[in-house]
Amino acid sequence: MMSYSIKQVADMMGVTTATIRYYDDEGLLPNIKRINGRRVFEDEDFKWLRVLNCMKKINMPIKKIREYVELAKQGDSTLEQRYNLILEQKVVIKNQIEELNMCLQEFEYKEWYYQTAIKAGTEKVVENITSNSPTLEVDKVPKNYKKEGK
Amino acid sequence: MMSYSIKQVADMMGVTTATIRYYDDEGLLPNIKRINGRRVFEDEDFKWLRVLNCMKKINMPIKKIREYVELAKQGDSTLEQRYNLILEQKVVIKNQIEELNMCLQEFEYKEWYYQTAIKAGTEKVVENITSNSPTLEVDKVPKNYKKEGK
DNA sequence: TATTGACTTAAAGTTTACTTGAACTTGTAT
DNA sequence: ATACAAGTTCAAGTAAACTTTAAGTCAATA
Repeated sequence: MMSYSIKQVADMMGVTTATIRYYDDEGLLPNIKRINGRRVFEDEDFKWLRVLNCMKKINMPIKKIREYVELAKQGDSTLEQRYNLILEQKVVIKNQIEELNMCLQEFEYKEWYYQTAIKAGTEKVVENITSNSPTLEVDKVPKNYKKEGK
Repeated sequence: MMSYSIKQVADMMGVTTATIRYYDDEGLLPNIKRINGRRVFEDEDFKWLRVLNCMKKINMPIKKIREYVELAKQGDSTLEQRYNLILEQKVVIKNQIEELNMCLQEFEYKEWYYQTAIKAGTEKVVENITSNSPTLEVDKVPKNYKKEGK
């Protein structure tokens, strides 16, 4: 069974050792083994690091992550609660992906906008085409826009 | 030409009026018209609100958003710079979507995990199946898992 | 044996993005 | 006329998530 130092784990997560210590102090990493007072991460711990990694990426607050960890520590009696928490978070992730896709569309419009403006030497010519509607719907690349080869 | 109060705009953005004022103070909303000292939002301003909305959603820091706004205020001489900024952000968005999809996979694995554990009444039976590998790669639902009807 | 480097804790500090509070102005409804 | 709702500024306050600092421990190497 392999074991890993806090530095190795921090590098895998793309954070500093101070951050890993902070997560541990906040109760997001249950039962990390110690040797001579130093944290030693083993295979088992990567289950938690993986979950933590995901939960961080979807911007779950520390507090909510800790709630999940606390439930898990209580064992089988909390299976349903954890299941429901996972289902809720799945919805959150899907919404986030949806929103990011909308933003990607807006930025693809902007890409076209600037390509067109740069060619013309000024944005004046493109501005008129841009949506002026008082909504927050994303702009779209005009349908007559042909992608250039490569 | 329609015009909108700060409250109406705040509602569209899903934030408070204080937040819109904050964005304005931070220079994220250039040239908002005033009538009797009050902000009046017109069609033109929705171009900026749309962009702001997107940039917030991809977690661009206020400072970076302001940089973009500042460039735009300088006119045609910054077209290239703005184009490049947009291209960079497109990469960021795509990476974020990619990461969220990985998290979604992890959570779908968790969904299966808890379904299986709840049926068995304990997670002991599922734990052995879970990946113990010392990586941060997401767990996957086993290939032999059959989705249940509906 | 002395130094170095990676670890430790605990407490204080920092950054970002708002949020709140106090005092004031303005347009509309009673 | 008076009150109220919605706006304004400016300054101070807050919450979350780290980050930094100081002081100390330990194992391995010069």
